[in-house]
Amino acid sequence: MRVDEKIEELKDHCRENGIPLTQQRIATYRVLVDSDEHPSPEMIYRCLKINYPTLSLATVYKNLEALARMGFAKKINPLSDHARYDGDLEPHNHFVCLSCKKVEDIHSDANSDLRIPDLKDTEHVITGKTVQYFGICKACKDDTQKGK
Amino acid sequence: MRVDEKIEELKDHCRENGIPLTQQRIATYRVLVDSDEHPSPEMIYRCLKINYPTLSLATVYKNLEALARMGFAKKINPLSDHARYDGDLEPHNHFVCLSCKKVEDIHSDANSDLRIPDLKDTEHVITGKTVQYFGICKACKDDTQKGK
DNA sequence: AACTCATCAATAAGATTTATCGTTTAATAA
DNA sequence: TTATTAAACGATAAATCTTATTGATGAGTT
Repeated sequence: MRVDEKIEELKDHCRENGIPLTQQRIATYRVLVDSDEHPSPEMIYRCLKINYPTLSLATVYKNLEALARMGFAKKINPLSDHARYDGDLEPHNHFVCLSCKKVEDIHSDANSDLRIPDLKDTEHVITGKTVQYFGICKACKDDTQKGK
Repeated sequence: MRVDEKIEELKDHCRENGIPLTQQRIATYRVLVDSDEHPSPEMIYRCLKINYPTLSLATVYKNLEALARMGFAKKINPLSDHARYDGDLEPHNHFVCLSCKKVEDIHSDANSDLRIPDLKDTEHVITGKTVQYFGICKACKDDTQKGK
C-alpha cells in the first residue's frame, strides 16, 4: 500500500471516530511509514525537526503512542523500559503482558520446529531466535474488568 | 538442573578460564537462576541489597552483562535501550543485529504457519506474536573482521 | 605473602521516558 | 465563518534507566 493511501486511512479513521488529527501527528506517521528502519522516537524527532522547528520530543513520544493505540503503528519492543535477563538457557519462548510487563516462559512444544529462514542474500549471521507472544495476562485482565 | 549445580558450573568455567569470580557475582547469578520472573537489574539489586548492603546498582548491571558474555545468562530484550516503532502492520518477523541494534524485516515465509500455543490453563489473552532472530549483521561482521 | 588484574563501590554524567501545565489547534455545530 | 470544546502541542522539569570514571578491594597466581 502506498504511503499516501495509508495517510488517507489514518485521516478517515480519525474523522469517523471524531479524533482530532494535527499536522504534526500526520507528519509523524508519514516518517514512520516511509521508513523501513523501525525508528526510535529520537530518530523521528530529528527528521521532523527540519520542517517543524517548534516540535517537541515529548510530542513525538505521545504521537507514536497514540498511533499505536489507534492501531496504525506497533511498538516492536514493548519491554524497552528496562533490561530483562533470563538464567534459563534452554530454548523456550515467552509470553509478554503488555500491561504489567510480566514475562512468562512458554514450554509448549508448539513451534518447536521453528526454522531459520534463508538469509544468504544478506549475509547476516543468526545466533539465536525466540518467539514472543504478546497480550494481557489474567491478572491484568481481571483488574480492568473490575474497572480498577 | 539444580541451582547449586548451575553455580558450580559457573565456578568451573571461571576457574578454567582464569576469570576472577566474586561473591557478588555469584549472588547475582543465584538470584537470576532462582527466579522465573526474568528480572531486571533493579529487581536483582533490591534482592541482593539485603545481604550486600554496600552493593551498587551499577555493579549489578555489569555483572549481568558479564554473565551474558560468558554464556550464563541471556538478555531477553536486546533492544531495551530505547523504544522502536514499526509502521508495517502486516505480519512479519524481524532480524535484530546485537551489535548495531539495526532491525530488518524478514519476509521469508518460513514459519508463516506459526501457531499460538494453548494457554487455556493460564487464561492469558494473546493479541500478537512475533519471531525475532538475533545475530550480527553483515556490516558489523565486516567491521570486526577489519579489526576496526 | 606479594603481585597482577579484573571487579567493586561510589559518584557523576548521559540517555531515555514521563509528567505537568498553560497555550494552541482541530473538529463540530451554530 | 465564527464560537465552542476537547484534545494535542510546546516547553520545561522531573523521573527513570544506563553507562562511564576512578580509586579501592579482592580473587587467583606466583
